[in-house]
Order: sequence, then C-alpha cells, then structure tokens
Amino acid sequence: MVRTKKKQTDKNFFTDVFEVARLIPPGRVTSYGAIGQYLGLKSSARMVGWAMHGCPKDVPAHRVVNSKGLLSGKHHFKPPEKMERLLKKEGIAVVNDKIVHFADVFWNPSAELALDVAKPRKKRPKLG
DNA sequence: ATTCTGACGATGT
DNA sequence: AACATCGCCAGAA
Repeated sequence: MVRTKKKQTDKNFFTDVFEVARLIPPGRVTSYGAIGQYLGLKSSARMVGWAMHGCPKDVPAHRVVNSKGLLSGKHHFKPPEKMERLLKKEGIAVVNDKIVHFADVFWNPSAELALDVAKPRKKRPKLG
C-alpha cells in the first residue's frame, strides 16, 4: 500500500487510512499524524481525521487520538463516552479524556509496520 | 470560483 | 505551560 506518487489524495488515501487503522493492535493507540506520516502525508493529519469521519465500522477509530493522547474524536462517537469506554476495555487507562501513559501504548505504524520502503533500518525501535 | 470549516501538528510568543 | 498563528488539503455551502 505504498503511496503512489500521483494523486494520492483520492479515495485511495482514505482507504489506506482505514487499512492502517485496522492494523492497530488492541490495547494500543496511534495518532492521526502518525498515520499520515506513514502514508506520506506527514503534514496532513487533518486529512486522516477527516478520513475517519467516514470510516467503516471495522475500523477501530477509537484507537486513534491526537498527538497529545487526547480523545479529540470522542465527540463523534454515538455515545461520546464509547471511545473512552472501548479504550478502557482494551486496558488503556483514560483520565480526563486523555490517555494515561500515552507513550507506552503508542503504536507507530512507521516503526511497527516497518515498511522499509526506501531505507532499511538495522534495528527498529522496540515498543514492547 | 471563493470562503469556511475541520476527529491535526509544529512553531512562536 | 497556556495561548495564538500558520500550514495542511479535502469537502461543504
């Protein structure tokens, strides 16, 4: 699912966002910016968020938060508290709409998926 | 076509 | 640390 040089801003981009979001392991979270960066739209985190606006149900949108670990998207869930509830159910502590130990549960697609699209890394940062 | 908004992020003050 | 500004780019009005 490498971003093509051409017109990545098609529906293609959205579907890719969904695809990556689906890869987020339970009990982990990532940020809009991280997904955007993984897809090559590093500075277009808003697009990722916008993409989630119309994401399928099989996409764990509740595992996607902003870079500060805030549940900025909770307001868009049917019951806004569902996002927080789902996270807690997966073992993620949430206090004041913020993920506790955000760095510990953060899942970076660029590192975990390690595409090595262009530059193979000798060792990838282990988040375990 | 133009303007405004947005589930964001980095930077400046 | 809290707040303000800019950049980002796709949709909606």
